[in-house]
Amino acid sequence: MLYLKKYFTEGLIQFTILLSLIGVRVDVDTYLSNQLPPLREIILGPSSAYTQTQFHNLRNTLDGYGIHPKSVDLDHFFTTRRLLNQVRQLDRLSVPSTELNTWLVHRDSETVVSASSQSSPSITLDNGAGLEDVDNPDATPAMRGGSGAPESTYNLNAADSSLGAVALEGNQEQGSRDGNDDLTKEDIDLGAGRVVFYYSNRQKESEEEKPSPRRTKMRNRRAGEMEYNLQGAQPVDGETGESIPEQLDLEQQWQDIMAIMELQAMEVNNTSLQANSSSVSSGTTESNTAGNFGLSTRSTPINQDVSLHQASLPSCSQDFPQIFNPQLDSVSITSRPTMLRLSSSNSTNINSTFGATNLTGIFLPPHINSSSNNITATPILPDPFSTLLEESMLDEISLLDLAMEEGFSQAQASQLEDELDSDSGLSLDSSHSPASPSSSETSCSSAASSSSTSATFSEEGAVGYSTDSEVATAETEEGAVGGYQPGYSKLCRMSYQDPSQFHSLPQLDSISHNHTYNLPLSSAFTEHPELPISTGKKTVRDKQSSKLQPAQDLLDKHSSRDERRARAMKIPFSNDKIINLPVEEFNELLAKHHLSEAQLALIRDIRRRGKNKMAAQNCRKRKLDTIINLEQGVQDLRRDKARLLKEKMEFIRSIRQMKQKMQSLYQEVFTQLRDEEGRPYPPSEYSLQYSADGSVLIMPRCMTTAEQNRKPEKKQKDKKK
DNA sequence: AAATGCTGTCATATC
DNA sequence: TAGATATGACAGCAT
Repeated sequence: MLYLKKYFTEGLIQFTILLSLIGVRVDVDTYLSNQLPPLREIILGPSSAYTQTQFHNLRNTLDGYGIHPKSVDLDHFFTTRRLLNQVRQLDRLSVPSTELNTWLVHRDSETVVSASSQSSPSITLDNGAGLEDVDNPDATPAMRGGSGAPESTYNLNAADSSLGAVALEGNQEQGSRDGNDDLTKEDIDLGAGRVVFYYSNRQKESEEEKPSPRRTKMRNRRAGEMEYNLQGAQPVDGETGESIPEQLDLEQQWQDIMAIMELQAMEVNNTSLQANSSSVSSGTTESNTAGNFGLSTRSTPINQDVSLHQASLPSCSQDFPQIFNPQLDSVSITSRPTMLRLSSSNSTNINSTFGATNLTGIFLPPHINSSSNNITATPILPDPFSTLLEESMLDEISLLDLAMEEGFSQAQASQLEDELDSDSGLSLDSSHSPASPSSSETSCSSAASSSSTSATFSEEGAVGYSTDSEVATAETEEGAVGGYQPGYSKLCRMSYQDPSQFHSLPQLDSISHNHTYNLPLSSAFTEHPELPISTGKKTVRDKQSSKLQPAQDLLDKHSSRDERRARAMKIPFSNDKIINLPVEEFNELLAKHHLSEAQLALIRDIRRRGKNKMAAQNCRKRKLDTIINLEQGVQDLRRDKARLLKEKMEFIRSIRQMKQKMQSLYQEVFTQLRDEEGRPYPPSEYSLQYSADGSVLIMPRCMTTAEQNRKPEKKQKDKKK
């Protein structure tokens, strides 16, 4: 029953996301308020979403529902929680977290969307049509209706022609192109998810061979998308103009992702504007990046979000004029910016987009009479918002970076594991950190302060060595280390290393591995048998041993094997000395005593093992340090990568601005040019060519080189159609 | 009972 | 060359 409830809950959430994506508000409050208060709080709670997850509390919460922290149910819970968090994050300028949602929607839209569209005729998918109503009165009802179906959503029709210069360059053989560009917001968003998915999916495929049902789903989904593209008579991906599965070098992926970022940021821009202006969101910003999610806090279970109809009406951003391609018609200009943006983003290759040749292609002379298009009527966002948008994009890029490099679910799982481990063996408890008293250290000090116990063991230990006069001599010589100094004990020495090393690595605080050297503890126990040792396994033995046991048994139980061997062989000095004395002093010590061959062999073994033990501890600590340093290095590199990406975005933006200026100049110059008879040059037959020396020539298009000329010519033909 | 982590030990390589 | 150190591998124990 619990399983059913959880599955139903997750299904409900996914369904909510689906409905939200298509513009139908679904309020899960009525369900969650009674069924799953914590989930409701996760969704609607004002405080928990932006605070660090307290997994202890979460665990308590989970316990309330009978989910053991290590139960597989936890995965379901976190999956649910992740989905809900993603929904929550939709009200801010967030991009990548919606990628997966996009896929979910895309996968299920065939069934859900159609059902929802019946009950809600003005849902999001109608958005594009609604925009066409405004911007393109000629849009046919069929188109509008088509835009409400996913097939039509993916049927780009001739929208590919609007993919921009680069896309066109990559698809010279594209056929008819008309001005009916009804590529909707959903198109772009879904495409975004698609590209990202390709990346992560491939990465995961390389990581694990075993196909999962989810991956199979993804593959099927992807196949379905390509079908949609084929419906649009597109041999390539209809949204990027690229054959994504075939060329995914990393650089191209980044360009694609950046393009997606810009696209989605633009969507955020639009929807945020709408949310701010329409003031229908009742406190919950309904802007999102994946196509107008609207998880309302209203009590109405399902609302028809009429505002979404207008969501993209002010479809512009600051960058919009920059990316406006004059070669495009003014028809359906509202739905175009995304495509234009895409095309512009695809042209992130500076060499290809800023070269003289491409300038003629990109800045193909526009139809002058279409200059009075909607751009003039669209408001331009102020810079601060754009800046904010870019910052958000940068953040999301960083997140996406992580997601791409590690896989989203994997990273999330590791994060959860880390947080769940906070009270596990690898505890964050500072008392377990090397920089603070460890368990052995604490027990050591407590033992040293336990006078009664100490006295008892001291006496017993003295008995152990009393049979050998040399032992007595040796113990006397040791003097201060004879175990009668309550204030000082070599037992309490944690390590032969400088403990400050631990302080230099704060990350070690989170590691409870005790790689300090308690060897002196055990080895010196021969020397200080009066002090109990209660570290690790010995503690258990302590518990198991009865207080009535003979002291010698206790001594043996507290001793290491070498200590017991040494005692059995009547080695006249401590293992501590055997191990830690410099080789010269060690040899002197051996020479001072008359030892049998067996004793000498044992002593050498004890020394070897003791040193190796310390070496092993050092080695393990170094290993940990190396891992920690590597992690830090990875973090630094990721930070650098994000910074470089931001710089790259700025460069692209700058290039875009320059391209716009160039376009304006091109238009200005070209429209003023007259032939010998005073007639203007037809843009379809002439173009301006830039020579290397900076001069500008007007040339017939047929005279330009085939490579340079074909593209604009094609475009021109397309435009004529 | 299996999984996992920690620790000690051995073998071996290197310094 | 001997001794010290480093490290992978393994086993035993505890959780």
